[in-house]
Amino acid sequence: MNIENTQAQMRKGILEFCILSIIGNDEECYASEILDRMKRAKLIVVEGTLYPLLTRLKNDGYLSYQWIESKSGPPRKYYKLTGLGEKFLEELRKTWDELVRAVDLTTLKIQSTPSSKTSQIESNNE
Amino acid sequence: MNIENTQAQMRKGILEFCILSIIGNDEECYASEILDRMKRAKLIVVEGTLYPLLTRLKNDGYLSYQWIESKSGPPRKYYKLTGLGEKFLEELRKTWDELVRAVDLTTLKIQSTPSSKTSQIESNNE
DNA sequence: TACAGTACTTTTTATAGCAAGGTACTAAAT
DNA sequence: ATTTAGTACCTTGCTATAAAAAGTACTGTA
Repeated sequence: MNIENTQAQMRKGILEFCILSIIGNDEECYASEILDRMKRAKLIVVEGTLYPLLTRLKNDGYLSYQWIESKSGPPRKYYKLTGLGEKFLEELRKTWDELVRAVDLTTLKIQSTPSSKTSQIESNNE
Repeated sequence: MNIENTQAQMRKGILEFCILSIIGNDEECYASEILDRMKRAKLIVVEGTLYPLLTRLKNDGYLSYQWIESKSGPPRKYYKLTGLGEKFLEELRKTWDELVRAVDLTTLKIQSTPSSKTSQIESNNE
């Protein structure tokens, strides 16, 4: 029973959404901040996942960035949402809400069934 | 702005969970029924996705099946949860609930950190 | 015997996240 | 002046998974 893998699979699809949300909330932030927030929300993400994703979102026009120097280390890339990014995030919110509803539908016991159940002839093998 | 792809990504991770839920609710059902239920819940799935997934879940010991003849076509493989499958499904439920909470955390403007940490003095020094 | 409908199967392809290793800059210690 | 530690960003190769598409097989009907 490897629950870890399935957990990871569930997490995968929503990373983009969460990352855009975090950037949207913070107005402007850099990768390590995002990693930190994700960890606090119990969404494990590693650098090798985040950096390519940020680059892709920037290339797709959802994010822009500027370099800002730090007092205590190398300069940081501060990302923020573009106009397109805001619209995209809005769509993702809808998608997420729909997904939660869909899962509820399949998860709930009470599910209006089609009446056409065939007569079950017990024919076992295997 | 290709929202479709991101929607698909979000869907991916929860398919296993939804399919196990459906089988758990119905006690016993076959692939086409599952496809039907998924579609009704607005979770698009195609045969090429479902059949290999069912086979994998069976090989992992979460599902068992029996052939049952149909009056109107070829015999059907009726799947049901094994004992291990029930436990696994229970774990997935927890995982899903945690995920929903995690997404809420990253999505909400107010990023309240878990209350278990008492003194929440804003001391994010860098 | 041919055809339509249902059900299950397999192969190939594309994508995304992850692990691991690498580069570069700053500040403090030696 | 050089080394070390810490921070931040980047890249390559691997693996798992869903989707597309084509295929097999069984049943009843025309």
